[in-house]
Amino acid sequence: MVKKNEPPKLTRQDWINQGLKTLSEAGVGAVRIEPLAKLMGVTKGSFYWHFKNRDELLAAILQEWVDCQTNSIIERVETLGGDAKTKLLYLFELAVQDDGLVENAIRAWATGDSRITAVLTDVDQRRLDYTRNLFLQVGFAPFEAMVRARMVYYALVGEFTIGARSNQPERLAEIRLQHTILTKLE
Amino acid sequence: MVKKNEPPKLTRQDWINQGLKTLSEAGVGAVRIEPLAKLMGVTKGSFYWHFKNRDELLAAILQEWVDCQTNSIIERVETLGGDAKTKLLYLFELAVQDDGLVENAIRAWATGDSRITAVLTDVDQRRLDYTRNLFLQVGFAPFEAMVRARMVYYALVGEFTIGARSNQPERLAEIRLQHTILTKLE
DNA sequence: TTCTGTCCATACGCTGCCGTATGGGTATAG
DNA sequence: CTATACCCATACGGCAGCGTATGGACAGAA
Repeated sequence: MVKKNEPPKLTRQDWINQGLKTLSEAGVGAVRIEPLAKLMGVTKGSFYWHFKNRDELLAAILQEWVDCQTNSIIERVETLGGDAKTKLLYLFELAVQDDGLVENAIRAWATGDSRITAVLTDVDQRRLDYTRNLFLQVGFAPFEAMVRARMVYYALVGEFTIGARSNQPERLAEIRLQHTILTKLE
Repeated sequence: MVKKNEPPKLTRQDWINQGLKTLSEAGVGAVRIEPLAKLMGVTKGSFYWHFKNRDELLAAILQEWVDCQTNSIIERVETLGGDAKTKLLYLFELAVQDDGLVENAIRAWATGDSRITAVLTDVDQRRLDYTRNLFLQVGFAPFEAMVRARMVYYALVGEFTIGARSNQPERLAEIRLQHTILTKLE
């Protein structure tokens, strides 16, 4: 009847996970200590054992996202190998599989917060550099490679922002057509 | 010494304008009555004369943005005339001139607010439909026209979201190269 | 058992903001 | 001059969430 399945010990990571979940569902404005505690079946006495204050939780949430999402896709593409054009296709297909909810919430969070903005700027720069280098290896001139890299990456971020997720088969067909259009040397 | 330049009468539109400004600079979380009143040199007694409550102000801000930004660019492109390919170029150049700060803040605002999300979905749909129709008139098949329309529009939204604004000449060169890439029929 | 460290509940004061009630000031019409 | 509408200041009650202080429950070690 009453839920007693919870092992009555919570860890710091549990708070971070709940924070990420709430962040992606309702934005950073909903990541508050007492509501989160209610969701987890404890009081804020638990929170202030694991964290100094709310800012420390928010910093931990951001750090968690950076650690888990920044270099993961690039590493997977590199370990797969192949030529640059193949890597680009695999990169597109991998990127399109994320729903982008957390990333979207973090970008929304960055509005008017220069600390978050700085982290995002760095992440964007690394992703763009990697994509641009692949277009360079395909054979495009520097300016062309940059424009093409921006087109796909900005389009992906835009799709995240808009949130217009179609079904996976159609998304795959779209991203492959994009790959065809953008990698054609002529 | 003391600032008496303010004409001591404030209008409802003044509150909306200050709300838009604060929204674009610090997000919707900063659009609060008493801080805004302090910025405008009055007390909240003024606010509650012009508005019923905070929600009415937020609704007015959103409505203002929809009224001024939704059909403006499309109308300007249409009044200019020309063939579809020319209209696309003019559309791109017009779209690229906005800094997107307000739009960006509104998209961030929509996280976890289905009412705002609904408004944005409608705006995105109308913009995409117009762009896709132009690609159709250029001569692309329906699926190709849709993918190309999404590429430019999502890329624009992504650029707004990322906030990586380069200088206007480089932006114009980029957008013209995008136009060349996307309108080539072969 | 007793002690110690871990994890959490409870209670408290504090702050920022919302919304209301009420009255004062100012301009314009009559 | 008086009246009325308009615009705003002041004061108040209320609430939600932050951070702190303190004690209790429980486990393992001694």
